[in-house]
Amino acid sequence: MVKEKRDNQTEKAILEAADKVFTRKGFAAARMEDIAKEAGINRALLHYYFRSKEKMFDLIFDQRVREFFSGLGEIIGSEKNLEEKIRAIIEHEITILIAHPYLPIFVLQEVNQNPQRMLEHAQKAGAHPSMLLKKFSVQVKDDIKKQIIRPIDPSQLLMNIMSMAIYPFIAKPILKTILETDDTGFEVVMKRRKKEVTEFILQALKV
Amino acid sequence: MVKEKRDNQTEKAILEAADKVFTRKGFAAARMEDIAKEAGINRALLHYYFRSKEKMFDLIFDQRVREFFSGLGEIIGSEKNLEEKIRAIIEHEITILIAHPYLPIFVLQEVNQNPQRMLEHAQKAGAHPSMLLKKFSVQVKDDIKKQIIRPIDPSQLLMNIMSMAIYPFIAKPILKTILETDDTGFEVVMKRRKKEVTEFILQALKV
DNA sequence: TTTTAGTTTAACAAAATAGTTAAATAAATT
DNA sequence: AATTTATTTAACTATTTTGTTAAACTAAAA
Repeated sequence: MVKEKRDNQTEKAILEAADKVFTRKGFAAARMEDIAKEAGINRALLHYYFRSKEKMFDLIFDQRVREFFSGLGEIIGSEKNLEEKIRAIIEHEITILIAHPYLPIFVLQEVNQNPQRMLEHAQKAGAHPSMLLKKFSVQVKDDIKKQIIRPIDPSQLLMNIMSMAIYPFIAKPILKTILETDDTGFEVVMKRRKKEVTEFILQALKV
Repeated sequence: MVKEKRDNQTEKAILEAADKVFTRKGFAAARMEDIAKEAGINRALLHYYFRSKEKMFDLIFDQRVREFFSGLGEIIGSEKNLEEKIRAIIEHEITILIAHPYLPIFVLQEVNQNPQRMLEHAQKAGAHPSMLLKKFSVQVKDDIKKQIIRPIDPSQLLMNIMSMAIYPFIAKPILKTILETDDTGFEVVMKRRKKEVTEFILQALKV
């Protein structure tokens, strides 16, 4: 009650700054001083709002993990047919990653650092990651039997879809060099990529 | 002269330990104490052999970057036809990454941290990353004109190939959960993946 | 105007980490 | 056996970073 009297724009500014610094540098390389500077305040005020670096990081990390996996469960769980789902996943993933290019490298680096935390997070959210694949597999095998698509291992297909959507954002600095382009040029390539990858996958699945 | 008298097994042990710790934790989270423990020695001896953390890291990082890009240039520069090159790239990449699963997340995390260093490294090695794509593009466009493959943007194709080979190793902890498997099971899936991905790509390129 | 919450300043404490050094010890070389 | 080299121990310094605190100040709310 006491806290919400005035506007909470500073708290927002801090969280935004923490997000920026953590997602760009990762937990270990991120400095509280960086976050304070980014938020336009000082270190003392950081600790006034959030007790510790770990506390702040947990907040940010949970948000980012949710965002990283957002949508995927809904799409796979929906009533769409396989082609529609593939289109939706690619569209959804690349759209999110254009808006948050640092998301995958951040989440995956920290998950590699501490795989345990992932599991706890998934359990807490009541999500069973393996259910995703099971649901997807049923539909794929069904379509194979109906000869809508050629025979393929469903988990390999899912890996292919996610790989092509996500990897370019992880390799962004390398790709910018190879493609001889800048941030805006890279974004253009990624927008084109939605259609290119979708076509590529559907073509690869033809009987 | 003085140094090479005795065997240099300690130096090797240190470099191996440094490689393990740096590639698993990244520069910022790696501790000299961790490296010493891993090498079975103490911190003092680390500094006796290698002056500083930065010095050690530079040695390791340069090796790992070379390994990460190894082969790709030779394969693309070779006289193989496109299908053979695709087969060779997938085979080569996945084989390397099965042996060094931490390689991509390490290199890409550090490159994202400091893209400048990449450029310097490439220049020093006399490698022009964009030449890779140019060479590849010529061959792809040629095959499109000859109707050996369907029309496709060469850079998008190259991204697809690299994505599907590399990404699963970056997302390994997540995939282990989704696939409900352990390290050896994951390796089995990755071995199968060589053929799966190659077929997937060739199928996607059919006219 | 008085009070209260938000913020800054600046100094400090505590912990972690990198790096150094001298002395002792172990082990290999001559 | 004598010498050199490798290694450990342990204490220490320097630096970086996180976290705390008290006091002063600012600006909004009552």
